[in-house]
Amino acid sequence: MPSKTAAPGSARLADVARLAGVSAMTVSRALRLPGRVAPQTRARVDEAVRALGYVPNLVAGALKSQRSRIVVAIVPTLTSAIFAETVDGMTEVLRAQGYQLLLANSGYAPETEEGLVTAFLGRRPDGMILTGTQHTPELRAQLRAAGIPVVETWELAADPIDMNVGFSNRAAGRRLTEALLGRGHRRIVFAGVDPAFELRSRRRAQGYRAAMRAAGLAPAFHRLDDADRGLTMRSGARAAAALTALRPRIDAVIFSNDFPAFGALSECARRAIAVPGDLAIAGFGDFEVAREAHPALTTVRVPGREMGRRAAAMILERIAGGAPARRVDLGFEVVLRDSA
Amino acid sequence: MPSKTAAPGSARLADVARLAGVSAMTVSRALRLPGRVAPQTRARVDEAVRALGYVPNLVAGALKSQRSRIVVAIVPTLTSAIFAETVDGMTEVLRAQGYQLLLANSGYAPETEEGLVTAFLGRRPDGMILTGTQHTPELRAQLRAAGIPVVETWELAADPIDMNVGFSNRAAGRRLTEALLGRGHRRIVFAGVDPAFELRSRRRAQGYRAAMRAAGLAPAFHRLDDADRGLTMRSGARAAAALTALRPRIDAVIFSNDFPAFGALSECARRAIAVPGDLAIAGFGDFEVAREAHPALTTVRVPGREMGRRAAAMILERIAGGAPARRVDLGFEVVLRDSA
DNA sequence: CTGAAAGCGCTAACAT
DNA sequence: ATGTTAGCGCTTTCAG
Repeated sequence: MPSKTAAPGSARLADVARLAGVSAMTVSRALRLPGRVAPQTRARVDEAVRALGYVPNLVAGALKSQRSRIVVAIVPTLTSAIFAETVDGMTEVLRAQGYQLLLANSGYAPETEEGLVTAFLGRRPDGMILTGTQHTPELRAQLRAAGIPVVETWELAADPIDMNVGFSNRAAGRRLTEALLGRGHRRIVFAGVDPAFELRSRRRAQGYRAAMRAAGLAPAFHRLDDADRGLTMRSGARAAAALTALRPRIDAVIFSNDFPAFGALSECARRAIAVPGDLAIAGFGDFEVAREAHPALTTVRVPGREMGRRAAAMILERIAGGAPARRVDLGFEVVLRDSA
Repeated sequence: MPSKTAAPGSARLADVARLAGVSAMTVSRALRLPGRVAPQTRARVDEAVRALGYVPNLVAGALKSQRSRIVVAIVPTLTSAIFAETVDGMTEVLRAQGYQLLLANSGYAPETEEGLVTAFLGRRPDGMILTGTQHTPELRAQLRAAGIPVVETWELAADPIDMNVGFSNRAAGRRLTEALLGRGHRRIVFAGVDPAFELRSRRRAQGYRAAMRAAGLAPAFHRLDDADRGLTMRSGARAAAALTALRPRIDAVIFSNDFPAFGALSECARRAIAVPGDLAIAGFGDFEVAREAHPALTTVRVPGREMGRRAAAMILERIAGGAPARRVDLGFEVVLRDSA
């Protein structure tokens, strides 16, 4: 039961100015640059703001100043934990500077991504963060024309639109494969989705192939079903059902992601197939399920949160007039556990 | 290598109008209400738009029309899959109507949530979607003053700020407990975080207590460690380590969430404790890991995506002048599987 | 340290 | 079906 308050959320700068007995400009300054206003004035303004429940209209501010304090981020999916840490890292950095994140997911479709970029550009964001390097030419053109800082993440870009922070998926695939080879596995299969869909997964597959070739072994691929781009546990369980029948012609499977790898682990448990004794399994991502599964999953730890933080920081640095590195390689780490 | 294009992203409505030989207003109409413009005119406008690479400035449009086409959503966390489907459901509905979602996570802290609401209100969103019913009085006051449609989700609200779509966490806890009782378990423990932190989890615990009392049994609680509000698999594994030592004084554990429940499952596997033979385990949420774990988790399926869809639809309906139901109960479903 | 004037780019309202 | 006028609420100048 609020007492007689002012009209609902309707106070404007001028109203605050009137009540505080100063000009609108002084109120604006008191709010944004408190250092440039006399302490007494500031106090009067603050009180008027409180009395009126004034909430600055950022829309008007953005229009005039041509700075929206919005950064757009587009990730392939929100429903998988994969990019959640990255997004979290971004908000962490942006929020600290008064910026807000406008977020959307592309469903792994470059055309959808393009549509989102078009729609979001209308909000005149101060920066844009994309996932991967696989974008339509129209998107690249639009973004370059917009002239705002852009960061591509989760991959190393040969020809970045603007800036880039990521790691080498190819090297990660290679090093993980080498690690399995080092543990004595020889008949290793790589299980991923249709490479046409997912460039990052394909890069890992290429690394796998290179490692196998270097060891004088024949690479072999198994395609995960495409439901949710093969990122489901279910797809991994199905793959395991098919692949275990091929033993002993195969002795290890590298999945392009921890989630299908976990599904495979479960399927093996159901079939009483020993992991890694009968079949070794590795994943990618080092999500919590990889650590907590039994047996724990051998996988690759990826700098998810740090990529988000850095991407946001690079955008902010550019907005502030700086010249951050155009390309940052954050690396990865092969994590050997019990499953392979 | 783009050919001689216009200045970067700088075209305004007036430029398009000039090129198309019409007034700015006609361009505005051609873009937003194509039906109210002659087909020929529309074609000329479309061509001018393309030629100039014109992207409408939504900031200016929002300032003038007092409609931002932005809806704000605040969820407790992004890094857990729990709310991802809900967010996905929202974007699905909003995007279809040209609305965009401004998203943030509160980290389960009402004070953080309040700060976010304050910050976001400056964008003059057309609606706001919150998680839960546990908000600071200041937040409630601000939102009521703002006069925009608000939906609280994931719970049934006794006194909603405005609108509400959810399900009864209490009933869900009770029905799940009854199901375990029906399967012959008697010494059932409820494992959740400090109830002061998480109202939804507390409600489930209350339902559990009611079911136990009704069966003439003594309720017993185990507190999960508070890392990430006890939503981690790790916290469940630790709980299992402690609780298994108490057998046979306990024969089943209900976790407030599938993730700790899964962690407990893994811990039991490590200790060669049979589930459900030696200890039954149940979770909450019906996330993919519940279906794919071995043994598969008994849990409660919750209408995550549908809550998101409905919340968004209710906001849009109100914006359009309609009067949607103020309170929608979407129910839940106990899913009996192998773990309990 | 404070203020006055001007206008960001668009659309509501009212013509025609 | 199209055009004119005015102004959304703020901040960027430029003065004092």
